[in-house]
Amino acid sequence: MDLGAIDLDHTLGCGQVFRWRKEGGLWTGVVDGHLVRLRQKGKRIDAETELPEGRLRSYFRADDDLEAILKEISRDAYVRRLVDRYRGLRLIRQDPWECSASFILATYSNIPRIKMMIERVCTSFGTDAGGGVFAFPRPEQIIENEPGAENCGLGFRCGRFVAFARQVEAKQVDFDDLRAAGYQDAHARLVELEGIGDKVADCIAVFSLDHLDAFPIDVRIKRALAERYGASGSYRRVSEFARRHFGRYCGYSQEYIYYAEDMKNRKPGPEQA
DNA sequence: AACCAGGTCTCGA
DNA sequence: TCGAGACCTGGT
Repeated sequence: MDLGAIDLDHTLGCGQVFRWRKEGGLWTGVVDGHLVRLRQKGKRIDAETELPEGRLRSYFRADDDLEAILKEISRDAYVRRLVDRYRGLRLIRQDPWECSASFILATYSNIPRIKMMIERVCTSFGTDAGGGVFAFPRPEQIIENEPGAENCGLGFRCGRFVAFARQVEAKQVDFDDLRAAGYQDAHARLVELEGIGDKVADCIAVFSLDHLDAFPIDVRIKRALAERYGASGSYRRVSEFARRHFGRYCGYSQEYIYYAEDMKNRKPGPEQA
């Protein structure tokens, strides 16, 4: 299958998604409830899944003109180097609900624990997708068995997580509207919700709502921008610098920078991905 | 044994 | 609008 220029290891391993696993060259994940197995074959991808091909292409943003986007964000030597090093890293178009709920859980924690919390949520509430993997639960699956959330080790995020599930289930959150809206508008409406602040709102915007001009700023990105560009201050201030400096696809630049910063802290292992 | 982690919330200036 | 503190819990 042709998903456009793509490097599966960079795309699925850069940190934008939490649930994909790689074993012996085979990537396994769940998209829209369907088990998906992928293998990189040079420029092409071997896919084994029931997921419609259209959605798989949409998931990997196969229609993005990656070269044009990378050219657009390559506005300084630093990003040019990262684009060159991690070429083939594509943003992913995640399911908005799963993306939102996941990043609500990802606040003030670390990657290993975030993955653990999400896996517990999936096995506690989700549907078996086969292959020993559970799908991320739908909101109603969480509401139906709400007390079960207490056993997922979510800590202070538990209330936020359940409350958000309830709001989505009650259709108090309309992801289609948020997608159709402009970035600023979508961001403003997202931060109104419990558990969603500036950073999580930007993650939702760029990873699931097509707002490629959103630029999530976590501690590492903040540090990197301060060191590389001397950009510091409030979230809003740094955020505006990023949009001004990297342009309308700054969301892509964020992911390359995040990945580079994350790689510094990774320990070498057999499945380096 | 502390310290820290893909932040958010609350409160005071 | 912005900065300071508190905060569940499991890694390191």
